[in-house]
Amino acid sequence: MTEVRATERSPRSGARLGAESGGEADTRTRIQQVALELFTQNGYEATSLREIAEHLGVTKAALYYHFRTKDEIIESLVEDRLAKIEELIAWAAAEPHTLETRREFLRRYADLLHEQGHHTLMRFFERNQSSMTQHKAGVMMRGRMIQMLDLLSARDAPLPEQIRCSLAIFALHSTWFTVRDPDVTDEQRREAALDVALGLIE
Amino acid sequence: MTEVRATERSPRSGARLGAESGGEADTRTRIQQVALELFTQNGYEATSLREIAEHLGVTKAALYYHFRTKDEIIESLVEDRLAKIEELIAWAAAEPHTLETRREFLRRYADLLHEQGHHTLMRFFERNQSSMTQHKAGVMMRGRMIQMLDLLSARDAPLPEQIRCSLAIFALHSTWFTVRDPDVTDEQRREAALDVALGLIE
DNA sequence: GTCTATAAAATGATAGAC
DNA sequence: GTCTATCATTTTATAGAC
Repeated sequence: MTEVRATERSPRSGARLGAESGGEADTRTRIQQVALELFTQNGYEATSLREIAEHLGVTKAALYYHFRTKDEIIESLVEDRLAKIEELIAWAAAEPHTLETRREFLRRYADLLHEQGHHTLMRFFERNQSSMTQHKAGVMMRGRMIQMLDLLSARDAPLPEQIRCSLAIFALHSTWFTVRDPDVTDEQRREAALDVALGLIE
Repeated sequence: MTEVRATERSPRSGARLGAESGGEADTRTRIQQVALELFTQNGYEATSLREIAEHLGVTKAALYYHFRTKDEIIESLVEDRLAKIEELIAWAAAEPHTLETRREFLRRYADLLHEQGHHTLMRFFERNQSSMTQHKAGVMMRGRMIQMLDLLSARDAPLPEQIRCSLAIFALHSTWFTVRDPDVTDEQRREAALDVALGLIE
């Protein structure tokens, strides 16, 4: 039973619409975008709220109107995405545990990753794993990743198989330093990564 | 041509012996060990020198006797390891560009990783990629990783092949969240990872 | 080689005006 | 919804005694 904050004094409510309306983003959404970009580029802890505010052309205080803490920026980004992942996990858990289910699971996860900014969010987590162990959002996300891994390979499966399954997920997330050719489109990378991932779970 | 500091006033010299003598480590080495552990666990930026000092039972000032800056701790860890990698790259570059060379390259890199703490160092880099883009050591290491990737696959190779080669290297580094079973030994993991990596470069 | 003490700057966060 | 001003804390780093 979680406490309900009835005395909310700002737009900081639980679930939010985000940037799905295609037009110019509101401040809250712009904060999320800029913050995620800077966090991914330079590191979560290394990026100060001052920096974020400067990039947006506002003051720190303005950020604090939209988010109570620095953590909450990440948490807000994770919230809805986490729900989507949980949905996908629930789907797979209810299906028969066949190879075809695992394949379809990867396909759906690949789709999920390319909705809105989920791909960039996972990239952020990959690049900030150490920081994220100390933050709720990171612990939550890691928990889901392990659940996903459990769906792909049993805990007593041969070690190489387990590694291949980890890599399958990682392949989808990562542009790691795969990105030597800057002309490759997101769509091409997505397709290639899914191809590799599917090959890894055979 | 790099500047030579002739007026060195402390043990901060270029190349050092490190922990290769099996006995109890000197302070400098203990700082390196503890720092790397905390950096990997909690994040580079999130780990303060105060924390490191406390874990060692000394004061911050003592750290500054051994390392001029926080950066220098990482740099000192990277120095000799970087040389080893460069050596390996030079070897591979001189060999004929065959599949067997690439295989042997991975085997040798896997060996390298399990000398001393190289494995833990790469784990640190994997988990702190974002922070490290802002630090010299990180930029250097990333450069070497890209060189390694160039040895494994041409820049105009099909995208899936490129991805598989990235994953091959990553598989060796990573215990990612592969580590669901805590009873698996390092040696087992190493062998399994090499197995997977070799399969990926076919 | 390690300590005490402290400087100088930056950071996350808040109060209150507009 | 954004601003100015400010606080409390922490951080990296240094000076100088022992």
